[in-house]
Formats: sequence, C-alpha cells, structure tokens
Amino acid sequence: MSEDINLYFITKWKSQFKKGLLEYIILLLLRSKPCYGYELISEMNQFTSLEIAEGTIYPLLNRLKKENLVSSEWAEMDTGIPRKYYKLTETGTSHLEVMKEYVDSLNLSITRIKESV
Amino acid sequence: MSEDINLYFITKWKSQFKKGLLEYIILLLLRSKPCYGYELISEMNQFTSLEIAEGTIYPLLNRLKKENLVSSEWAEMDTGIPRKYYKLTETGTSHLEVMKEYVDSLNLSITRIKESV
DNA sequence: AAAAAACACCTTGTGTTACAAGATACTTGA
DNA sequence: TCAAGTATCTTGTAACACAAGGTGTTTTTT
Repeated sequence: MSEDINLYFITKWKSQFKKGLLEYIILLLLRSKPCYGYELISEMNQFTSLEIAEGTIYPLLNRLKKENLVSSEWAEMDTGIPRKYYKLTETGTSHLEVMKEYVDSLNLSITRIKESV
Repeated sequence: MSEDINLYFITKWKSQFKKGLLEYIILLLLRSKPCYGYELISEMNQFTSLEIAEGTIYPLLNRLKKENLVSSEWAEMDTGIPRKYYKLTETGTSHLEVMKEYVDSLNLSITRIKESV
C-alpha cells in the first residue's frame, strides 16, 4: 500500500505490455465485424482500459494487411471523410485461433503461479 | 482449421507478446521465494509454456534491480558455481500490485470482447 | 582420464513495436 | 470564423526479446 510507485516505470511497462497484445485484440475485435481504424480506437477505449494511439493503429493495420490477416476496402460516405474498413480474412481467422490458444494457455499458467504462493 | 499458418509471423508475435509480460511473471515468481537467474529459466519452462532465453533474463533482472524492484545477493555454494539470488523488495511488491490490477482488468476486457461475438 | 553436457553468469547487435509529434483534409458546432 | 471533431497517414525514438557469442565451473558420460 506504499505510495512510492514509480509512475515512469509503470507507464513504460504498460507500453511494453501492449506489444503483441494489441495485435491480438484488434483481430478479436475484427472477428465480430469489419471496422475502420478510427473506430477501433474508440472501441478499444470503450471495451478495454487500453489506450491506443493513432500512430500505433495505422501501422499495425498495415502490418496485418501485409501479412494477409486482414483485408481493407475504402468506403465512400454520403457525408464525411472516406473510411478504410478492415475485415478478418480466413488466414486471419486461423492465425487468431493459434494466438488465442497461446494466450489462454499463458493465462492458465499465470493463474497457477498466482495460486502457488 | 486451415493449415496455412505463417509460423514466422507467429514466432515474431510471440516474441513481441512477451514484452512486459516476462517482467510481470518474473516478479510474480519472486513473490513466493528468492530465485537465481538460471533457476527462473527452468521455473518458467516448468510452470508456463513460455521459453525465456538467457540473453533475456539477465538484462531483465538487472533492469529490475536498477529500478529497485528486486535486490540481489551472491550465494557461495558448498559445491557448484556461486549463484546470484534475487528477491522482491517492498517497492517491487507494491509495483507488482499495480501491474496485477492492470493485467486483471485487461483480462476482463478481453473476456468481454470474446463473449460479445 | 578425456570429452561432453549441464550449470551459472554475462555482453553485443539486430529486429520489432508502441508512441509522441507531426502532417493532411473534410465536417460540425459555437 | 475558428475551434473541435472525424479520419487518414508518416517519421523518429526508446525499449525489449533474442540469437549468438563469451567465461568458467561442475557433473556425467564415454
């Protein structure tokens, strides 16, 4: 309960912790419906305690697209700025399945460690 | 169920996924008892599906020490090579608590996303 | 007794990623 | 009119996991 928390350390750690995790969560979000980048940022804020910067999401989506896990399509809006919608490909779905198993098994391990104390 | 999994992608992702996570798990492991580096590697292999390289753990432990989350002490063995034992400090304990809350809340969020599909 | 494997520590260089900070451009509301 | 919101993108930086290398000791195998 001491209050000597090094916020700089925590901030740095949180940033590191997101690496890989964001990729997983984005794919999970896209499983339910196609989304555009800006939308994913607000979904993220709504569903999780995670914040994701714009400078993070757009390169991330490009990586996923280059790896063929998602596909994208421009959507002209009646009004407003055009949106680039991303959706999960079949490849993305099967990769997500592998990732899900990995995450689930890790969660089990961590639970076991926490209980072993 | 397709078998067109890009193992290179998965390997890369797993490596990224460990960032921050390893720090958390190491602190979790040290909560139960002091450990030396080489021991933590085998505990990791035993308790989790994670592999942690030597080139990862030693710099990691040094970072934790520099941040004052752990302290270290050389232990001369009756037989065998001297070991450097690490143990959680009070600062480490309170930081671990903050990290635990973050991880737990993220887990809840992910569960919610998975269920919302 | 010699060789190999395991124990136990460490460092350097590389690749990947999150993010701050910036840019662009359209739309809405004060 | 002018700020704030929507929506995209890029560049440069800091941090970390890991391969690959190193040192030296102890134990096991041949």
